[in-house]
Amino acid sequence: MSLQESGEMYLESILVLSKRGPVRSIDIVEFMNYSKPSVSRAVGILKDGGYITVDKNGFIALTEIGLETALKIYERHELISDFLVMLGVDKETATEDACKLEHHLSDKSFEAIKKHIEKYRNK
Amino acid sequence: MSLQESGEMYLESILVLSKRGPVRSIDIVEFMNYSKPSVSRAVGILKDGGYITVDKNGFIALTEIGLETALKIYERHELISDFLVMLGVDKETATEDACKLEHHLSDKSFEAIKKHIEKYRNK
DNA sequence: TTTTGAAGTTAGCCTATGCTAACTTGATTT
DNA sequence: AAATCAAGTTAGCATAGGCTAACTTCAAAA
Repeated sequence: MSLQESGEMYLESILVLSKRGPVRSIDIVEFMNYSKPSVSRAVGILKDGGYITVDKNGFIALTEIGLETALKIYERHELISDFLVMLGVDKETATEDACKLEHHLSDKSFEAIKKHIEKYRNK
Repeated sequence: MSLQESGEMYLESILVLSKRGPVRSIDIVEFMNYSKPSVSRAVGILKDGGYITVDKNGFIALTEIGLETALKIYERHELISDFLVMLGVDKETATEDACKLEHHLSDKSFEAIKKHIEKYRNK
């Protein structure tokens, strides 16, 4: 099972939320501003796909592969957002763009931009 | 009527094809590797949306707004692709990434990257 | 104990966008 | 004239992923 963009968004949200405390479906509902049924279905899909676990009390945890995926997207988000801000784009626009772009950047391009930022910073 | 990503792809394809010669639905079918019904429907939607015209012989032309949209996406494609190649990404990956990213770049970020490339080139 | 309220699920609607199968239409070929 | 062929359309299937309405469940409050 390979994840769609929306699946990646859910995992990333779960990652962010889990830094604050325990995560339940209702937290995702509030964070993503989606309806309960939408989140309920997505959580089921992610659970079936092995990306998260849900305990008997409804608490959600990322599995190894889920965390890996979430981190990958999160890193891309940060990289793109930082890069755009570095180029003078306002924080809000940079974040908005990063939210979309993060799902479409190959590993190769990600690494290339990372190196570029480092070089550019020390210049 | 605001265009989805797929609509933008169709317009971009029509732009590219129209540089070679007259464009009919069947040309889009071959270029995009989509089925005839998919293209037929998309062409209808773009026509209804005022992005293209289709004459009685089936020849397709971009309207002013259609051309504008197509050019916008095309420019983004070129910019992103060039930028990634500049950073050492291979042409194929750069093109693939650009095809996805081009739909999600705000005007602000586009301009910022453009300026950055110019500065970086003359350095 | 009964009621209420929060969390989650089920059923099913809607849109976008790919597809195949099968049809129409008009031109070309035999 | 009849057959063929290419282009396009129609009908309808499938998936993804939003949504609302309405239900279940269980714990806490009254």
